[in-house]
Amino acid sequence: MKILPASFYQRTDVVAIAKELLGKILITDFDGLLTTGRIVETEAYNGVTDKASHAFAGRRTRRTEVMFGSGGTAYVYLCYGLHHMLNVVTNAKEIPHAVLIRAVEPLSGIETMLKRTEKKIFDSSLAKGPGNVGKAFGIRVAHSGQMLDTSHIRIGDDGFRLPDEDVISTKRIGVDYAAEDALLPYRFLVRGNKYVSGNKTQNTGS
DNA sequence: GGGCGGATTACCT
DNA sequence: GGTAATCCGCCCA
Repeated sequence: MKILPASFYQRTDVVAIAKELLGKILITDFDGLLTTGRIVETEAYNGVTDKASHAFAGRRTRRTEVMFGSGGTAYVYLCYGLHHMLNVVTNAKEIPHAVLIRAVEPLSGIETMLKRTEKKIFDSSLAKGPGNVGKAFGIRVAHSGQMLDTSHIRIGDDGFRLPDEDVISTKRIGVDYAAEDALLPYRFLVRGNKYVSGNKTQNTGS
């Protein structure tokens, strides 16, 4: 497993990075508990010109400060007071681009994820949706600002290559307040993957 | 200092 | 389809 270097994140095209993150491996190892999974859904947030971004028009607060740091750090924020959402900061210092990790296909550490999410059985909902990704992987706002190549949160490349025709782009979820920017095709997902969000069917039995 | 709402989710009818 | 859970940031005073 090759861990993605900071240079992967410090490129200028956040939309391309969001697409390239599909198929990569999210790894956390908090308290000696290793959890890994394949990223199957992402969204790009294009900084100060993107009405859907927390950093739109240069809005800079303690919460969003890490987005203004160098690419390759984790930006974690609390949504609705209870969901810890994992983002990857991209581009150079002072350019607040980010990619939201919206869904992950669990690979290892399933038992740990079940404990963290208080679920009884492993089904496609385990790390489906950004709130569940944070919960299953044990990510909290306290981890915001950590480097992704050296900390307890990392993203790796196991050599898997997702064919281009298996990548679908759509408009982003839950950003209707962003007017015309809500229509931008900045959400990327793996075609036919059951761990992708926006699909209410879960465990259909057999 | 007060009020409002969100890059969500799960469970209700 | 509707709404509770739950808290921080932001806006306005």
